[in-house]
Parts: sequence; C-alpha cells; structure tokens
Amino acid sequence: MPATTRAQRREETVRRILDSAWELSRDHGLTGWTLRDLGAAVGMRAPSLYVYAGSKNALWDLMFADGYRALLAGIETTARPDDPLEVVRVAARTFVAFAAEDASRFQLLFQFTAPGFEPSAESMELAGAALDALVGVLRDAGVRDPSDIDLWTALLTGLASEQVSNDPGGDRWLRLVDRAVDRLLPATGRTRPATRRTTSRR
Amino acid sequence: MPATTRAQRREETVRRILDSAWELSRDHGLTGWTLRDLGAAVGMRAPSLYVYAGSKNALWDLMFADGYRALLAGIETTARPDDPLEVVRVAARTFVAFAAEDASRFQLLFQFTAPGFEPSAESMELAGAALDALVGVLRDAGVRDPSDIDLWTALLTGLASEQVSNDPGGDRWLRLVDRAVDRLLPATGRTRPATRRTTSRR
DNA sequence: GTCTATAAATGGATAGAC
DNA sequence: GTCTATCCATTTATAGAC
Repeated sequence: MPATTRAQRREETVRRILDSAWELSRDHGLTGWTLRDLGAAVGMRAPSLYVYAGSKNALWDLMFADGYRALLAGIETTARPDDPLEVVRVAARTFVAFAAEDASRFQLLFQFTAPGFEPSAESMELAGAALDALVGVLRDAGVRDPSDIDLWTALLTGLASEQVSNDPGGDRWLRLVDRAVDRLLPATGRTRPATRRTTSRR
Repeated sequence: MPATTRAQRREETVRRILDSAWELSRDHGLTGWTLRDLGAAVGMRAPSLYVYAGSKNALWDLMFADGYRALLAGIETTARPDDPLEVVRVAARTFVAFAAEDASRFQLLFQFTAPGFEPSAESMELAGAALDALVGVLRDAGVRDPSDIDLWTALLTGLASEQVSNDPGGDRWLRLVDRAVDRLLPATGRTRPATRRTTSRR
C-alpha cells in the first residue's frame, strides 16, 4: 500500500497552488496575475491547473474558502477568558489582525472585489459560519441589539481597512482595537449594564 | 465671436465622458468596462477618447479627481451648526453618505483597487485637501489626539464599507452614524469634556 | 476631433499526445 | 496528471485619412 493516497497527493497539490496564488496576490494584487504566472509559480504549465480548478473563478473560490477556513480556525483556537467583554476584545483583535494581514485576502473575503467573481454556495456557508462565530461572541457579552452588532462589524471592518491600506505591515490601527471596543460596547445593549467595575485595572 | 469657446466645448465633452464612465462603473464595476464600451456610451469610437485621456490610467485619474472634487464640494456646502460636536455629526453623515452612494467610486477613491492605478500628484493634492477638511472639523470639536482621529476615520470608512457592500442603496449603516460618533467621541480628547449637556434632547 | 484599420500583445480555455 | 500547441476573443493603443 502506498504511503500517500491519491486524495492526499491531490490535496497537497491544491495546497501548493493556493499558497502560490496567495503569494502572487500579495505581490501583484488579486487580479494582477494570470494562470500562466500561477502555473509557473507552482511549477507547472497553465493547462495543468485546470485539473484542480475548472476556471479562474473556481480558483478564486478555492482561495475564498481557504481564507474563511483560516479565519474560522483562528477564531476557534482563540483564548476564551472568563469575562465576556474581554472575549469580545480578543475576538476583535483576532479578526482585525487577520483581516489586516493580507490586503488581497481582505478584498477577496470581505469586499468581493474580483471582477465577476461570485462565491459558490459551499463557500458562502463557510463565510456564514465564520461570521456567526464572531457575532456569537458579541451575543455572549450581552449585546443583543442588531444595530449594535452592525456597528461592531463596521468598526472592525473599518479598522482593518485603514490598517491594510494606510499602514500595511504596521500596527497604527491594530493597536486601537481595544480602545474602540471599550468605547463602543459598555454603554449599551448589554443585558447587565456595567455599574462600576470592581475589577477595573485603573 | 462664438457662443462657446474651444475650452468650454472640451470641458463639456470631458464631463460627458466622466458621467458615462461613472455610470458604466456603477453597472459593471470599476474594471468591468473597456474603452470601446466607454466610447460607445459617450457616442464616439474608442480611439477618440485618447484626445481627452492619454491612457486608461489617465481616465481613472480624471475620475479620481472628479470624485474628490465632488466630496470637497459636499463638505464645503455642508451646514455648520454652532455646536462643534454637531458639526462632527453632520460631517460624518456627509462623508458616509457620499462614500456609500457609489460602490465603484468608494473603491477608486478610498481603496485604490484599480489594478496598477496610481493617482497623479495633482489628484493626490485634491484628496489631501478633502481629508484635511474632514479632520479640521474634528479638530474644531476639540479632538486632538491623533489616535482618536485615526479611530474616527476607521469608523467612517467602516460604516461606508459595510453600507456599500452589504446594503447598497439602503440605510442600514447610514442611520448608525450619529450613534457611532456619540459613542466614540464624547469620552475622549476634547479640550472641554462634556459635563452634563443642558441642551440634551432627552 | 473623429473616424477606419490595424498593430501588438495578452489571457482564458481546449485538444490531444505522452 | 502534465505537457505542447493552438484557438479565439479581447483590449489597449497607434497610424493616418478625412
């Protein structure tokens, strides 16, 4: 019996293709590379890519799903402190750090910027699961008002967007996450409104 | 003497080209049309466009400048209530409404999403002037801490981004602007911190 | 200033051999 | 599963007539 099955080999090749695609996107933009470029980066000719993705859109869809799988994994392995508000802070930091890590990924996952690209239904389910996990953290902290949730997502998206386009690689907006969460959340929507926090650090 | 000068005619043609370009971008995305398409929309052949813009990049640059001129005009004609905090709210509403009005324009002006496009120095000056005007409003309200300014821009960008990509044409995030400003600003950075507002509406 | 004609290059995708 | 060869459509941009 073979050490690696056919399915495993295929999975590994897809992994190599995805890694190269992300790298090309980081260097030249999400739409700044061709199938020939990608093939060369992986070590094959363009037509061979069609064995793994039947079109360029299918390739973007693989990337889309891959990105949301990574986000989901990041959320799930995140620390869960006892204080729900602290969980919100951690989740917010996790999301903004992830979103700001790669400008092209940000565009693909959160802004649908690739021309003519529509995620498949399966990929959209992944995206939904990831966003549900984020909203769940908020709900656990007592935030129930849908408008407050919208406000929260807008803030996170905005921080990531500014970080990624105006200070890529830095932390100018990244380090504002805690402050933003603290100002946005305590005042509102929580079932048990903060009176005076006895565990306050200051 | 002619009723219209050569310069006037030219300006009018440029205007027609820009209007058509915005419309095509709204319908098919910022990168979803060709010079042929644009020419047809204006009523000429593609090569004739080169009389007004020497390349497709130059065309995007015309749009970029046009967009920032519109934003600047919007800011300048905005009402200036006596209360500086109310001015901040008005400015925020103006910006988010403008940014959310047209997804393609949002991408071009604030996210540099067109492949290979770099605004010219003249256009960047326009952009700087518009953003300075916005920050000036904040400064007048007593917000001096650069981090608070960063937070404010992130919030506005985020609201606009969510509005434009998740509820185009609606007001789901638009109507949260006041709430967002009030939560994010009063607590901090203002030279005269709010004690108790006597003019509060509730 | 607008046109026709066309250059020059690019890129997604397919056929069929190995 | 990967290759070579190639199709076919598209697109930016230029040349030169009118």
